[in-house]
Amino acid sequence: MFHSIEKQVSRAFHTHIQIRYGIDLAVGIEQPRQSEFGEMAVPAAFQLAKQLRQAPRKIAAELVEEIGLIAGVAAMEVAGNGYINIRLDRGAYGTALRRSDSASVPVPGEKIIVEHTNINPNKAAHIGHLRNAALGDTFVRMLRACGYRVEVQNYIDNTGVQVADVVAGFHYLENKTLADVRALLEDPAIRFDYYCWDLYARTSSYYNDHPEALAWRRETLHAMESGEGDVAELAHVISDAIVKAHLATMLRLDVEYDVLPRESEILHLQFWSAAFELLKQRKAIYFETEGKHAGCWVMPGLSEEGKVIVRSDGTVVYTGKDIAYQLWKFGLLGKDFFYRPWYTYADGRVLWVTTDQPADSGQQFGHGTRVYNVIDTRQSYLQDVVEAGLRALGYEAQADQSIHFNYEMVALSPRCCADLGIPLSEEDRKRPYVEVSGRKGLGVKADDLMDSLIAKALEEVASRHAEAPAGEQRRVATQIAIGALRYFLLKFTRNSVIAFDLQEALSFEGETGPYVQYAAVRAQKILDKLIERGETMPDFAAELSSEAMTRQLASEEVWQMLLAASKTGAAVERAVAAGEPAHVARYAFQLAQTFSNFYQQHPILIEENREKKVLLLWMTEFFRRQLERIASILGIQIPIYM
RNA sequence: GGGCGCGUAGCUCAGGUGGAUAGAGCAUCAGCCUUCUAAGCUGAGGGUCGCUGGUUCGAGUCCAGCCGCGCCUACCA
Repeated sequence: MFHSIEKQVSRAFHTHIQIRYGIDLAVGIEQPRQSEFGEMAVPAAFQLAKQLRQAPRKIAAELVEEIGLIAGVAAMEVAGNGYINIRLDRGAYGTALRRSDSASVPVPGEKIIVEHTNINPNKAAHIGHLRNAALGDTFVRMLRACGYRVEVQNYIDNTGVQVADVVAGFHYLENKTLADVRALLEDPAIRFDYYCWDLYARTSSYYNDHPEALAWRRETLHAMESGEGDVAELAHVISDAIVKAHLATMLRLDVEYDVLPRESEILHLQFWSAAFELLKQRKAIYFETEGKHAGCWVMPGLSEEGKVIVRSDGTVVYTGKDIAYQLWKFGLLGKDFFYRPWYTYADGRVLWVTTDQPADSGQQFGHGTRVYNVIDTRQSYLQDVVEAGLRALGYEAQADQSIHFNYEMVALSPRCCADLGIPLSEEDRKRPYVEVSGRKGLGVKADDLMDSLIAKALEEVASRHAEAPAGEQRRVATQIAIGALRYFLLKFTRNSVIAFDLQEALSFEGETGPYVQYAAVRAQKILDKLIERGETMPDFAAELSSEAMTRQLASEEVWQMLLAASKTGAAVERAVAAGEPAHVARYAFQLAQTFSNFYQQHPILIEENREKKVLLLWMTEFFRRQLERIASILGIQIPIYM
């Protein structure tokens, strides 16, 4: 709502300035610092001052005089030394809000692919992975809220070194057979992903002490690549089981996917050979005959020596496979996967996985017009290589639409390490944070963290609602815990390193998910109480005429609250443009703050002035809707009570 | 050495394309539960926006140079 008026005002100024002065000016709309200045401020006069060689104030006066009235605007005035402040027609604004369902405008023709999560399927997920998934999933929700068609891919690297190391751990270190591992999977007393977490750390440490054991890795990788024999089968059994565990972990956070493209199919369906042919044909890579890269296929440009894409032994590096995958996402590879169903979500939506067995699934994935890869910032160089690859192949447009949605790592605060009993060196204790390491088994497992959060929330819920059924308490506690976790992971901007602190993450006060949920719960409670008291919801259309709106919204304080609540759409659109889920989180918090304030200052049910009561009830309902909407974009549910 | 990022209140962080008096949470202190849930609300204190220079009507924001910190810079992924 607010956004569309902003656009109208901007357009009106732009058109007038073009006609009057012949200048094509991008007219920005600002939010005045102080609300007394109105709802919008236009600094256009400052920008024109230089070109016109006139005082900003004089130009501003001219503009105000000549533009005249804009729909929805009550007044424009010159302020300071050249600002144009705009006041909205409050009655008209309120009435428009009451009528509109603020439906988003669908953006047709564009299909956006978002790839996120991408956890190596060799051990349980940790908090770093949760940041990736929370960012990716929230961005998907933001895009969908703006009307975009989005496909969510979770890439499974089931043939990589990390899986090989766990396979080697079972095979060589523990002397376990395929049957042994299958039995382990059946054992209800064992959490397989946790077991692998420890085994991976043990195997890595064994490599450290016995470098000759690295031969295990080579042999395992070789066996996996051939796709034949027990070791290859073992790798599949392990990675499939871990993928299942990861999906279950992510489902706790309400994170869902459309398709799981797997590296094994990229291999078996010869995606790389197709990409390799393309790269050679178009001379995007060359065969090096001398120097330290002799015998390799190299992509020039990025670093001084170029980047090796194919090793001298003929095997392709990870980046090469990534180029093939990126080409496929844009529908440029000329090859496709086959698909089979992997899982059905509660709402009936099917999650597909790639397969190399020809099957007519009727599914079509990929063919995006824009691709977001949610990958941590340490892999920027690799992502640059992928983009450079597209460019070298002549796919400039697709390279421009390949977006590395990067984010900083999640590390552990020294205090958190102490809480978890992780020993630290003298040096580490002085650092602001300590990096997590899967190899060392250092980190916080995602499910453990969620369990602690739920337990803590449950204590709180039980003490407040002792009479409620246990199952219900647990559901509410879970919603609160997940809300807290998602908000915590989203409130930092992407390029900020999160120094994870257990005590801070477990907090339910202040700028947190539960604060947002609490506001929505209170709003709902007012509406429930109204019915309990035997009253009925007023017919807002009948009781809130435009005149009534104007009268009631004359109250500066009430008006400001309504205004703040009406900016949800604008906030989400801005956040999408900035690629920053943290902006949505911040807006949600501010919205909740505004409502808490409103709640405190206006006892609604006992309000005696009927017109005012109706307005307050309508606003409560509006706030509730907006809070629920913004929370759902953050992937946060609203409990029935708190 | 090169590339990317960061440096804002005691701590953790926000600060649309440069704009009006630099914000929030936590922590600290002082208030508010016989009134729709106190996971809440009100108020107070707390700042040389790393340093220096430049661009201009105007710089936390843009440019340059320093200082400090982090990540990347593999024929690992």
